[in-house]
Amino acid sequence: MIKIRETKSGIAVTDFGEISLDITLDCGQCFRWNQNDIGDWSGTAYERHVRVKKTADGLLFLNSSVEDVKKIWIPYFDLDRDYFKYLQILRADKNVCEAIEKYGTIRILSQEPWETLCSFIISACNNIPRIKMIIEKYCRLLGRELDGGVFAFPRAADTALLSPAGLAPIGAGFRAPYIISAARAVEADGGLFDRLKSEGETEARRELMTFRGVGKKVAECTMLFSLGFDTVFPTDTHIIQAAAELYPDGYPECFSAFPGLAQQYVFYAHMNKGGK
DNA sequence: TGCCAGGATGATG
DNA sequence: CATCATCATGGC
Repeated sequence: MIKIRETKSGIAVTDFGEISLDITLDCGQCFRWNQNDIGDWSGTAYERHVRVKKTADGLLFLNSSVEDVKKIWIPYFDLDRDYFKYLQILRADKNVCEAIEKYGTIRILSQEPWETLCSFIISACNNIPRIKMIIEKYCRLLGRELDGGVFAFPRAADTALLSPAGLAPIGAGFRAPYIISAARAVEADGGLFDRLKSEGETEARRELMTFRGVGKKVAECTMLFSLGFDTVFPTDTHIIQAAAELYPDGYPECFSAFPGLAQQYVFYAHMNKGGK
């Protein structure tokens, strides 16, 4: 059972299992986290800015309120789920087992659906540093200011009012009209994401792919990282290539316990074996 | 200048 | 349904 303890400098969370912040926040599932020079992480989600670190004895430390830890950060970091159980199952595969040992526990984050959809639209044919830069500019242009100089992810409703020219300063290029049309669709259908969550994987994927600029990969990343679809194995080119080399005859059976988590380790397992 | 980046799209077999 | 050319931006 997760425990929360209030200290004078923040909140300490214990008994949640494990998490490696370094790999969880840097594996490409999120774009609004940065590490400082002593290795602590700070990031923004759900209109909250927070600093997070692991203590030497494995506690998760957040400078936040008890309420936010309960309502936002425990669900966000997926701390309620028994990763020990899933990782035990995934360890049946040798490659993944080695990756777990080397890189630690990845948590599949539970992010805001609009932010996730929009971020992965921006990610199309792009590289991670620039994706992060575009998103940062977007937040500064249109997001609500939280602390000094820290901005929340812009709301779909505010984005829907813009023209592609109005979005030009963020440098999203040909993706700008996709962002705006997606924002308008999300704004026009307030129940969209809740409905997608209740649908089956195939139908949710199909519906997301009706948006311009949203293909299979963007749809699946949105589903896995914000809509609770643990079963998707996003068709990320790097992961697919890694999988083709490590598993030419198909994925191991154990992956089916948590495909969305397994696919992240496939990437690192490939890298661990000298892959690009 | 040329090439690439954690795709999308539409047209073909 | 698998493949393939084409699209299109900014950074290096």
